[in-house]
Amino acid sequence: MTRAERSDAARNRAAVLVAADELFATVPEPARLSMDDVAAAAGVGKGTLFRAFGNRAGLLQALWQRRYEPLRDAIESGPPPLGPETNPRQRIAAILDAILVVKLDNRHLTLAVEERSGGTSLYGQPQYQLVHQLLCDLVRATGGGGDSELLAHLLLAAVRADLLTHLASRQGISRRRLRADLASAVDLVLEAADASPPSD
Amino acid sequence: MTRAERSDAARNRAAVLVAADELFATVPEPARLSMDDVAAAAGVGKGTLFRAFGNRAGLLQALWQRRYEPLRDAIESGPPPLGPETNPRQRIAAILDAILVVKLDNRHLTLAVEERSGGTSLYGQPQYQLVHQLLCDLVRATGGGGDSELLAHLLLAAVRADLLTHLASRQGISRRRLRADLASAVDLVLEAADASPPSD
DNA sequence: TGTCAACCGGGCTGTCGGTCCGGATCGCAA
DNA sequence: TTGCGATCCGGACCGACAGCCCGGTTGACA
Repeated sequence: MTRAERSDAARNRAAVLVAADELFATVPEPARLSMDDVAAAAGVGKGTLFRAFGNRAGLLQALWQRRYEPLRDAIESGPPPLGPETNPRQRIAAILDAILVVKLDNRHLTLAVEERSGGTSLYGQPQYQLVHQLLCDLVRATGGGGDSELLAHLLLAAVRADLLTHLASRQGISRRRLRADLASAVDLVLEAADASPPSD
Repeated sequence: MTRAERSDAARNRAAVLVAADELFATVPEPARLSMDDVAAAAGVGKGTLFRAFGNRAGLLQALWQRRYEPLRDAIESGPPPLGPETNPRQRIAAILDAILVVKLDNRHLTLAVEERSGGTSLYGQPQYQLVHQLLCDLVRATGGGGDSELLAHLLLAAVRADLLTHLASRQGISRRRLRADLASAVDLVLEAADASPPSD
């Protein structure tokens, strides 16, 4: 039986989340942020840190979840243009744009989350599989041709953290320009899918 | 002044390349392949290994270069459909298809090469930037709308090692199916770009 | 064959993710 | 308030791994 979490454990967990958030926002190279650093910044022992989150990936997931949850809720049950009432074409565009913005706002964190390490891959994360499934359905609903699964992967590949970071930080492309270009690219893909119905 | 490489150094370098190639082909989890393993398999000391390739990334680059070179040559100066005489649309499709095949054939290696570690990113590699530049030009030559830079990134994102590995190894999608789906997706994107000329 | 620079090997170091366990703390009950 | 057991804390500890170092060796050339 799982007992209720003790109050000091909850307090420490919260402290870690706050401190880690702060660290990821300020540190220049997220890959070099060690668990010891996080523990020290949170004023907590390493044992506590690992008991609360299991491992590094667990901590990153927890941090990312906090950032992503509002967007997920808006997509699942919010008002247009993210919510389910929007027509598929516009909804896809709105979702990808929102993801772009969130990832840009949390560049370091998303970079670390999507980093492939050990046996984990971006494509194995439940978060990814959920949004991919949704995009699949939406793409199919636009009635276009092509394989909807691969198309959905393609659309999501456009907002991968390392690509965004390269374009924004390394190449200095502005957020406005990025959003506009993404929107036009998405539109282009969907327009084509729309214009070429299944061949049979 | 850089002196000529001594013969034993050249021999050892070759031995390492052979042994590492073999290891990457057989080992199940490429991320867990340590430099010590490579050195041991090549029958060479660790010092030799690091002197020859600088660091892990250098070794991976050298391995990947050997695999990628034939394709690069075929693209730069070979016969159609990869060579420069082909029309842009078909050439883009041919290039992406060839990349897909090479990456699938060297799954573990490409996975390790594209792995983000330290300050390196796929998008910072000269190999990537070269093929991206070429695709940019080709996309622009098709005369379609949209930002050619982002479009080229999108096309290349379709053949990223982790995505291919997920589709092929994790989901069990056949190579034939993968190639067909990629071809249709590429065609779809380019068709749309073709059909919607620049807005001004 | 002698000489010396280049090279070899593998032991060593620093770092980091993750574990362990003696001691402190919390929650509850009387 | 006090007693008690389960839960939690903290930081020392471990194993793995990238990369460095240096005494001994070997190839190149006269």
